[in-house]
Parts: sequence; C-alpha cells; structure tokens
Amino acid sequence: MTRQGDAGLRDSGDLRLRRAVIESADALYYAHGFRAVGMDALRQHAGVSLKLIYRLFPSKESIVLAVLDYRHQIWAGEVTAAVERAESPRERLLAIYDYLAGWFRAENFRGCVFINAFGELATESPAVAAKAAEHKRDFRNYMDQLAIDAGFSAELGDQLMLLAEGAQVTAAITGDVSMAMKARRAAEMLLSFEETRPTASSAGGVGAPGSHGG
Amino acid sequence: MTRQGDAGLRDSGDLRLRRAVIESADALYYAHGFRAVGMDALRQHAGVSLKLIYRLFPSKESIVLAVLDYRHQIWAGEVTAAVERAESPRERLLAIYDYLAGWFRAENFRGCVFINAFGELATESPAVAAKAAEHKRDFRNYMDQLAIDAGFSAELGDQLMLLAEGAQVTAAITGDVSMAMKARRAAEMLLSFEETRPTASSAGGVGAPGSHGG
DNA sequence: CAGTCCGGAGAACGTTCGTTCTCCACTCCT
DNA sequence: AGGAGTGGAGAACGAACGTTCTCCGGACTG
Repeated sequence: MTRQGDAGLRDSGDLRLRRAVIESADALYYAHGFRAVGMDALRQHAGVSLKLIYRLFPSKESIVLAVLDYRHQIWAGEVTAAVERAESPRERLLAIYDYLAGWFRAENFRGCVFINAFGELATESPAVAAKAAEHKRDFRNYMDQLAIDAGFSAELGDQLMLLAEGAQVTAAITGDVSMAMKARRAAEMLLSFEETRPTASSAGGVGAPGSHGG
Repeated sequence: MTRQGDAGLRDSGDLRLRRAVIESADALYYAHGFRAVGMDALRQHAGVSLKLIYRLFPSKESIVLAVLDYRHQIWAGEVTAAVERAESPRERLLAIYDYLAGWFRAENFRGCVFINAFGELATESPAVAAKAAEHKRDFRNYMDQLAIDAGFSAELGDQLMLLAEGAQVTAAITGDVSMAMKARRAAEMLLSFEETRPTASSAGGVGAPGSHGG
C-alpha cells in the first residue's frame, strides 16, 4: 500500500543508493521546498548521476513520496522514543510537547514537512495529499491510543493532537519557539480537567486518575 | 505598512480593476495553489488583459501579496463579526470555533491560505513569509485581547489560538470537519479550568467565573 | 477628418525544470 | 585481449512560466 516508486531495483547496492538519494532529497526539500529544488541540485547534493537517479525512481514525484515515507518513519520513531522515556502515563501524554520544543529549536526548523508538502503540492499531486492525510491520521490515532492507554478518552487524544498541530504551524510561521510549552500547559489543563471528571469512554485506564492533579 | 504593489495607479477605474484582479486571483490561487495558476489563467478568469494586469501590478508576487492582504481583511472581518454576534464573554471566546466549523464545511475549503502560502512560497519569497507571520501574529494578538477582555489570561488566548490553528490544519489535510467542534470542546475545558483557578494576569474579569461549568 | 493614445489578443523571449539522450571512459567476463 | 554492459558528465528537448513586445482596431481631441 505505502510502497511507491520501487520499480526497477536490481540489487542491494541500489537500496543503498536509494537511501542516499532519499536522505539528500529530504534535506534539500525540507530546507528549500519541493519545487525549489530541481533534479540537478539533487544530483549534485547526493553525488549521484541523473541517469542513476532515474533508474532508482521513475519520477521526481516518486522521490517526494519516498521522502515523505522516510520523514514519517523518523517522526514516528522519535515521537515514540520520547514517549517511551516518559515515566508516568500522564507524562507519556505530555512527552510530545517536549519533543516539539526540542525540534522547534533546531536551527533548520521549518515546520512540519507534511503540512508544507500539502500546501505546496496537494493540488497537483493527489498522492502527496494522500500521504499527508495518512500521516496526520496516523498521528491522531497514536495520540488517541496514548490517551486511552492512560485512562482518558480518545477525544482527549484528539485535543492534544490539535494542540500539537497548532504549535507546529504557529512555531514554523511566526518563529515563536514557546508555542510548544504553551501547548503543553494547555494539555496539562485538559488532562487535569478530565481527571476530575472522567468521561464515559475513559473508564478503566492504566493509571488511577485523580491522584496528582495539583 | 501593509500597502503593497500599488505603484503606477492612475485613476479610480484602476482601483476597480485592481479589485477584480485580486478577487479572481484569490479564487484561483486558493483553489489550485499559487504556482499552479499562471498569469494566463488569471487573465482569462479575470477578463483583464495581461498588459493591464502588469500596469496594475509590477509582478506576480505583488499580486500574491495583495491577495494575502485581501484574505486577511476578509478573515478579520468575518471573525470579528462572528465574535460580535456572541452574547457572553465566554461565548465570544468560543465563537471562533463555530466560525471555523462553518468554514470547514464550505465546498471549496482547502485550509488556511496563509499556511498554504507559507508552505508553497516562504522559501522563495521572504515577503510572503512575512505576510503569513504577520497574519498569524495578528490572530494571536486578537485572541489574547479577547481572553483578557473576558477576564482570562493572555496565555489562555494563546492556547485557544493553538487549538484553532490545529483545527484548520487538520481539517484541511484530513478533511475531517469535526475538528472545529473538538477544538471548541477543548477550549471550553480550558475556560472552565481557568475560571476555577484564576491566574495572576486574569484578575478582574467581566463575567463571574465558576457559574456554569457543569 | 487626421492623428494620437489606449488597450486587447496573443506572439515572443528568456529562463527554469523534468526527463531523455549522447558520448565516452571504465569494468568485468570469457 | 576484446566486447558487451554500466555509469558519469552534461547536452538536448519539450513544456511551462513570468514578463515584455508587436500588431492592430477603436476612441477621443484638434
């Protein structure tokens, strides 16, 4: 389903080259935008000839889709790692905002690549639009599950997701890094609120609610 | 400060033509993206010759900036109108989400034009990036003031803004219209939370807090 | 009515881009 | 050693775009 553009590969060396192209493309596309980076710039940055790039990928669009897959895996890996490091169910729900805070401070931070790709390419590439939607739905489901696992409602997961998305957009456009912590404080309030008034769908969770809501 | 690209106008007829071009450009750019719509498509849709367009605007970028100004005014007008219609200070803070819910349902909804413009053009046009940042900062300041006027903290205004931004992005990308109401319910919780625990910066509010948090 | 200006239609120009093709040096297998 | 295949460098090609220019008809002024 999510496999794209891997027609014509021949051996494992091609896989290594593919990865090199994708990593170069990822860096360039994220820094300058998808359309601003031509195939020639990609060739130069990746150190791979145009002919070879076109043996590995049938078109630029397939490279873009591969980069989005790559970014999704990186995002999912880093987010889950940050969540795993958290020690309480409550902190697991809040870990995303600390992760965002660190990301926003990266010198090359330029927002969520899926949001940018959607704005840049969605009208001309339904496949890119679908990938962005898939990514956002995946993140939403992840937050929902996290909320449920912590004894909250799935709706609370949606709300935490909205705060994270808003922080990403606002930080990217205005450059205001503090949005991650503002979102975190809002999330803390939502957690405290639901802890004191459990909803129907958040019955028997993992941690006993209402024990630390200062 | 916000005036852009109005060099070379000659009479009030030019102003009417300018408006016609901007409205056409707005519709086309929003529907298909800025780069996907060429000057020829704009000429055809606006019914104005290329020569005249280039007498009214020095470049395509100046048209884009004019469209962003135009959209900002429409947004600000509609949002303030929705807020004015609300009857309580609390409802004034929540009016934005009802406005978003109606907007999301529009058949041509494709997300926030400033977010899309940022993703599409920010790396190549600092002026566009600045306009997007200006728009988002303006919205943030508006929500902050609304919160303060209702007796809440400015930080709560920031949080409501983040929810609204997250709803816009998520609704645009996933097509899930319910995000407006999810954001609204989150906002209601944040309001109730701060009503029961007033912060230092939200002292003497308008409405008596704690009267309707069922 | 003659001349001047204005504007419409669209060709033209220069650039950029994605994609393909050419040329050639190099390698590997028999 | 010789020949088929591989891949690098970059030219070539066709399309699209922003911008400018040409041609021409029509309107207004003396």
